[in-house]
Amino acid sequence: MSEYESPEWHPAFEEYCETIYELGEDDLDVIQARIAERMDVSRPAVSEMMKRLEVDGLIETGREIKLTEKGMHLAETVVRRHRLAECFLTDVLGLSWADAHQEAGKWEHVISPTVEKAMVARLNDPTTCPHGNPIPGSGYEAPDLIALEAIGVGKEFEVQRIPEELEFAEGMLDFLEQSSIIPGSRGTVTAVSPDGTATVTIDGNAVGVGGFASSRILVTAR
Amino acid sequence: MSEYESPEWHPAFEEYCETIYELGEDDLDVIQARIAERMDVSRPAVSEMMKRLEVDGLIETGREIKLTEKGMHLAETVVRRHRLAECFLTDVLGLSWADAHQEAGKWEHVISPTVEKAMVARLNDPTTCPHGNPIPGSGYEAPDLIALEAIGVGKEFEVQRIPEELEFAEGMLDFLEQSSIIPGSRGTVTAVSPDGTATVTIDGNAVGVGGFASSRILVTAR
DNA sequence: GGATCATGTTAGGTATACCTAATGGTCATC
DNA sequence: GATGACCATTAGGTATACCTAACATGATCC
Repeated sequence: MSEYESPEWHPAFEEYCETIYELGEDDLDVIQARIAERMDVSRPAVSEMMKRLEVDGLIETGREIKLTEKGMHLAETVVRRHRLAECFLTDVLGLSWADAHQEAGKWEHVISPTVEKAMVARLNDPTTCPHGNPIPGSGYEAPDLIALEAIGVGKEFEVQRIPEELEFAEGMLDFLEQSSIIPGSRGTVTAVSPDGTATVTIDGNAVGVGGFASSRILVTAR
Repeated sequence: MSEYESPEWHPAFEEYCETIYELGEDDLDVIQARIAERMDVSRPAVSEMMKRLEVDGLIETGREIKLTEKGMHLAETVVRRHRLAECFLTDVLGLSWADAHQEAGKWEHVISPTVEKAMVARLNDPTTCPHGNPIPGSGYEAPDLIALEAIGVGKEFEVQRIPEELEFAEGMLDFLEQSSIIPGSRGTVTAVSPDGTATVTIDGNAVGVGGFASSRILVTAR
């Protein structure tokens, strides 16, 4: 978290490094095809961009794409600002989860070190975003987490983290927020179907969570 | 202040309309040369851009450049967001005047209607930015203002407004803030030299304000 | 009335960040 | 060992928003 950020990387570079970082977080293959999918650009665009990122010393290419120290620093900065912005937008300005995520995608590129510091102070040094994803540089150590899918029928759990991958599924954040499947909520798994769909009871309401989500939502057993 | 902003104008269009609006506010000729100076771009760049703005129905060109209704709406939206952001950054995040101005130049392009509304509520419907410039759409009616230069030796005054033009002078905002020449401050003019330099006493301190600034800072007599 | 200045425009060029269509590679699998 | 799936790259092209150099125009001044 050095103070002086001399070459201010343009938004495109920031977006690519952020995506590479988050694909790693989500345990997906960090390859061009995955980047193209998540950023919704063509593969040639990614191919070209990877060359430029490598020339600028932000990544190393090989079987997988790896952030260099420089690239990691940029990625962490952007991800930190994104998640700080999410906290700020929900806590200080009262935005919904889904709105906050969308706005933060723009804010992450305009938050200066000065503003970042002021936000951290104002928010009392938060360690995770509202969806439970760690804020890089906050010193947060995640506890051992397991997928909701794997917790077992009849077990009680506490929601801990909605990984970034789910934030890209249309309408997912709204659904989860409205179903109270948010970090800190406690519930019980009442059924798990063969395709991974889990039925959970939270706040007295039963909700079905599809396999895609239930294999990714991270919880702790209670 | 319509709700739905369908074609989201890119930052460049927003910047140009904002500049045209503010040149008008500052009573300067709204011509390409002035725009080029204030935006620090070449005149051909402005010439080309004026064509595109006209094609898109944002301006009308003639002896002077005029914003169409559509262009005025865009300009007011951007200026409003800029000044709201300045309020927000100083009041909620504690930034300095000068820092707030600079950051707001980036924020103005990423503030959505939702966030704008939340900021207005949070700030209690402000009518001017920290430098005293009216926030478009807030319904603020400025009182009769005169230039500091013209107030007359020995007269008491209250600072009302630091026009946008002065915010472009390097170091000016820092100087004014440190000298307590900020809206709401009261002082006395102790001397005015032939070149317009005014010596004013505020908070017991005497400060010289050059002609460029003293002819632009707006005050009310007391 | 010619020089000068301010202003706007043309012409030609650049960097960024995309696109589609087509081509090359690698791998698993039958 | 051919087929297809998946992945990356090349080639060629576009829009945006700039740039410099050179030129055209109109007003002002002596």
